[in-house]
Amino acid sequence: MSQQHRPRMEDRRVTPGWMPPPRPENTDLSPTQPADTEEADRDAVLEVQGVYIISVAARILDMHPQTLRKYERLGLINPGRTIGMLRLYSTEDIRKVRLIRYLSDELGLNLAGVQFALAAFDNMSTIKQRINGRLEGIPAAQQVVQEEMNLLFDSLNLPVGR
Amino acid sequence: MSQQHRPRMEDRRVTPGWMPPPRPENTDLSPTQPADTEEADRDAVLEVQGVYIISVAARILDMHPQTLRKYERLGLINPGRTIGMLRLYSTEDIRKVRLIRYLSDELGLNLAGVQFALAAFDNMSTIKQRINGRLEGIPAAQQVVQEEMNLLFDSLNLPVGR
DNA sequence: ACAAATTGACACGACTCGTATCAGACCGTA
DNA sequence: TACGGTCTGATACGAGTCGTGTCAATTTGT
Repeated sequence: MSQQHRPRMEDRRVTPGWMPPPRPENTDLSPTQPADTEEADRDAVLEVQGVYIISVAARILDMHPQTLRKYERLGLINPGRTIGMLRLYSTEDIRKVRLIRYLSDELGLNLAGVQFALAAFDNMSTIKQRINGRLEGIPAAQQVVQEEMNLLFDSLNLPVGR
Repeated sequence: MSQQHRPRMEDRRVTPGWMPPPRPENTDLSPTQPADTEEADRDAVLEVQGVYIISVAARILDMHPQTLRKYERLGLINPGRTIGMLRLYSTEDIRKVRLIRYLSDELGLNLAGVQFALAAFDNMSTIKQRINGRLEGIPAAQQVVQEEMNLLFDSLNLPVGR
């Protein structure tokens, strides 16, 4: 009966207005910084310690390069770039794509759902850390919150650590 | 390249094994009862104080009855029944359908995503209350957690209170 | 008794998503 | 400079999803 046209996934570009749940810039799910980002690219084919160009990343993931480009266009991933414009996928990017694939293939979410889920994870991580910070002087409370928040992450039965 | 068939939404029945995130029974998201919109429709048809049969519920929601039945078959809602088998939609059920419709129409989630999101809300509510219980003796910590968890709910920008 | 509900099946149009291909431009290396 | 790979942007396809609609046969509520 009521059948309106809502912003479907295919219509959403990264650029203009709407970005449903305002996800923080921090896009990776493990705030433990492994000191990555690209540095020396000394190699025949661009690929140094966990930084891959799209063809290599696609081969590693056994996915089509176009799929990776589509994910990026939709704002699901944000690989680095060379001084030119070649995409550079870090191991974190690879991991994130695997999470996306899990949400899509295993749980059956569409990409809008993936977007929502990723934002929820980020927000949960952020709040967990905020609470931890504000409970600095009360280690007993910190302990409780850590335990319960970990339960919360577990309840989403994801294939990710944390 | 890798294109397997995963349990898509249409294949999932409520009965057998899988139910991805084990959602608690508690299905409502806003325990604050705001004495909802619709009033008493003293009518010839079955309908007593906020309990409607499917045709009335469908009319209230401006949705097709088949859609409501499909939602139930997929485990998204769980309306009561008469001693016969007629579905009875409470105002809570109505509210939940509105949430489902928001997630679907406004955010673009498919029903698998809706299922995931509803489970996430429930788990967040549960953990919030568990933490609150375990922090019984530390009201300062309780306060912090309440504030931050409310922030977390807000971050999902839902049309529901809390 | 009768209207309206039930389940189950099937089908439709519009949309989604991964994949694929094309063109023309640019990048990285030899 | 030449050449292979990547870039952007567009278009297209098959298979799947989702809301809606209809049908038949049965059961429920007044």
